[in-house]
Amino acid sequence: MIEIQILRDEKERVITGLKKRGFTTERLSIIDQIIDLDDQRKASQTRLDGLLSERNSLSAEIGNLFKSGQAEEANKLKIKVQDIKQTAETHEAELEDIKQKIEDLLVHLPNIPHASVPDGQTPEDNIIHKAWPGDLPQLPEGALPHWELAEKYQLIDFKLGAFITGSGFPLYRGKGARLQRALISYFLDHAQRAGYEEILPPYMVNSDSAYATGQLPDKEGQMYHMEKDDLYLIPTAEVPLTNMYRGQILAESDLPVKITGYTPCFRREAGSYGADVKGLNRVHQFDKVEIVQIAHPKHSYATLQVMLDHVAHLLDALELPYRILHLCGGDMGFTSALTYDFEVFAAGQQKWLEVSSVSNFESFQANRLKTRYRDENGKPQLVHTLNGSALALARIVAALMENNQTEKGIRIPEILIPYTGFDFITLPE
RNA sequence: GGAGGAGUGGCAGAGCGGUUGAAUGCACCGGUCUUGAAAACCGGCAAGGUGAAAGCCUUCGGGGGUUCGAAUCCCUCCUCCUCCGCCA
Repeated sequence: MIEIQILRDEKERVITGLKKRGFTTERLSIIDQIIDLDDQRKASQTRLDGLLSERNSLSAEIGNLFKSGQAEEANKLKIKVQDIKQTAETHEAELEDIKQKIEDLLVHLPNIPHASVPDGQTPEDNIIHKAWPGDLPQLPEGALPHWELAEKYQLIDFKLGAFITGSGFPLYRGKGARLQRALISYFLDHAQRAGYEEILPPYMVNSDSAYATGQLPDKEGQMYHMEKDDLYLIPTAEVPLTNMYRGQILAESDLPVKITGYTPCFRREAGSYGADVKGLNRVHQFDKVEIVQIAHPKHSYATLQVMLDHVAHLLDALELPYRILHLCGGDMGFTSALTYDFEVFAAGQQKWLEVSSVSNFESFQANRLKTRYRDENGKPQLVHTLNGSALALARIVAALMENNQTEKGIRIPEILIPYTGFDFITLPE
């Protein structure tokens, strides 16, 4: 949630930024609406405070009158206060109404894109921040996409997953399952070496948490919701990890906070069909290791770069060809100020697949979370939050299988062999 | 799931319905003393809103209610502890 103060102080930047997200002049009027309502809120608050102040002092007086035995005087005042109370109730209702209106508008206002964010509405408008410098893998005649390899090598049973649960819930087995576990372990180990604390969080969150990180109300339909308990299955570890610091005031010396966690991720992804959703390309449940940093506002963009390097290192180690995209305003997530996406090339289907998204949310999430640090004057200030996938498994597995298919079988990258315990996935007996 | 108890400032821990936003202790910050440190002593130390400031308002797990006035009474929800039940 954007700070109203930013709307007031940096209106020009806000307007420029929102235009990048495709805001029309008409939609931009929301800014003035909010400022106007906030002015009303202040005036209303002042009126109410005045009444409450009067009520409080008269109540104290009543107390004193009773103590000194002047019951008659006290009773007179009581009637007066009752009157004030009624007026105050009206004002309070008015104030609540204004606050609610502000909240409703503010909640639907996305983060202001960073100055470097390119204009544009669709993924085609994203800019290639870093292209793959080498050649793309050349596969031999008869190379297969991963969903066929998965069947051939008996690594993933999509049909069985669909039978047990539904489409988009893959069942990994044998070396396929082992490969998942190997990747998770490797990613976590690498994060730990980079100084992140490992967290194993709950996989369901309450609505307060989902609101705080911005999944609600914007992405309501994309999460699985347990109605009976009003809990949501997490779409990403970002939600529980970032919420660890909801409402906290950190010491400046605590920054940066660096945490990582493996979790399954659940996404309803309603309305997606066709070739894009084949095999592992888009599923309802996948595994991911997430890295999260809570940073000093002064350092958050340097931190973003470090996180980018972290992800790049993992992909280099896995020997996967990748490129980095600088997302345009229209393709960026609601809460993000700047996002880089990593895509790996899956040679079996000749497609770039998104495997990581690294973002700086600046104070947008922190404002909702009320996560702050104390500055040198002891004043609480909002932190900046950042996160990135490091990495999302399903599509990594898809690319690994496709790119590494050989006559001998599917080759396992060097770095993973200690984790898998095998260097090739061969045809089943 | 059933019975009982409890939720107060960073922590510990007071708080007859009426200057209690909250005693006290610890922690923390500043100062005095000291060559320096420790100890001792003095002072400061919750968040939010509004305001130039003084001040005023709100907040004692969340929500609602009673009252002129609620941390203190009532209702409800949540969380934690103890016991019983069930259970990987």
